[in-house]
Amino acid sequence: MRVTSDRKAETRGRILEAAGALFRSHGIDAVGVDAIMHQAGLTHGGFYAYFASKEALVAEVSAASLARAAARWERISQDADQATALERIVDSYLDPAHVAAAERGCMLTTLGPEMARRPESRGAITDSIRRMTDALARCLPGRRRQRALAALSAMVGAVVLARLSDNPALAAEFLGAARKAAGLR
Amino acid sequence: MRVTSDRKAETRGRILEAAGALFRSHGIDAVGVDAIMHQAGLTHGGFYAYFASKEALVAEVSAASLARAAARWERISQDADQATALERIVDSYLDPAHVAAAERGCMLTTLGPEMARRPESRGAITDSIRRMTDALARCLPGRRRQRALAALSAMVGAVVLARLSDNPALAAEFLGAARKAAGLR
DNA sequence: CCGGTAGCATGACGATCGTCATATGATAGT
DNA sequence: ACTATCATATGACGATCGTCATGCTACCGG
Repeated sequence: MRVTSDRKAETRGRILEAAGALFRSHGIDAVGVDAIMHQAGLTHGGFYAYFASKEALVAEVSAASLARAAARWERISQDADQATALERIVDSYLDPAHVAAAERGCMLTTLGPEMARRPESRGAITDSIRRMTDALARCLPGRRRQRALAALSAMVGAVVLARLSDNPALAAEFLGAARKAAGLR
Repeated sequence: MRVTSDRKAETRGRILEAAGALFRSHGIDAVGVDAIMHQAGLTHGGFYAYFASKEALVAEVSAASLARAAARWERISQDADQATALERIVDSYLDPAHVAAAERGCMLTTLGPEMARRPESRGAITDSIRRMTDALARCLPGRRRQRALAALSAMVGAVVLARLSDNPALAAEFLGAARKAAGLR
């Protein structure tokens, strides 16, 4: 039973990963259960052996993805000194590669408004947002908390606006301006 | 023919308005053509006398709504002096009432990521974003353009994060931090 | 080697989607 | 007053959605 249980947990992880990528690429409502299962290498019917509903999957995917991002920022903010930690977090977020690879990008920028409309998910999401702002604050001088909230806002907004911009130069300008606003020169 | 043509244009406007509110409330893919027509006081079949497809409606709704927002910012930035114009634009955007009334809110915050996935809409959207940043820049001192890009990023991000926050106090903190980042004290 | 169970596949259900062909009804010009 | 036309309604189409009942297959414990 040990082996089979591991197998099931691994398959479950594949479904979560597939759903995360597809949701970020096309939006939550644009992706059906069959597309998710197919991307995970399975067929659609078995889905309900793993999740009670599509909504339950959505809640778990968003919570897990944001918790992972929060953990990464916490780790960076504790391992490195303030200046380099800030640089690593902000620069990887405001990287044109992040803008281009939405399917692996931060869910705040790919699914933020969609998640805001789903009340069941918002508790866990708020928790991760708190952890991210706290990690950012640890990297900042002065009025840390206010600066951290402003920095996260600018980072999320800049990535959204960069993805909306038809013109690559304008997109790069948003990223650069947010970088400066987050405390980097 | 004059009167009937006016009537048709007015009905068309009602459809656009209904679609705008429903898209912002529930997301583009979550709203069907029949829900839009019903909200406009009509039945679903007549839709295709006004728009070639749902996608065409989406493109027109997003372009029109953002163009109207851009025009409002331009008007404010020209009518008032720098300081009060900035205050009027930023404070109305970072108002808790804006966060609460998503169905009438700025589409950058309600549909930003969803519009970014629809290539047909992005040209007109980029144009409105340019007009908004230019209007903001007119209200700012110093390195105007960079400050305007950072301010718009922070404003969009703060409203998204405030809508995601389960806790009203945290939501208010995001709005306040972005207000400060936009140059208000 | 055998039986049972866990993991997944097959196939079907009602509902809803975007789209369109066609019918109805009111209005406007003659 | 008649009729042509335009704005909207009705109803249907194939496709796809989320969900579930059921069937197959392969591995595990004995």
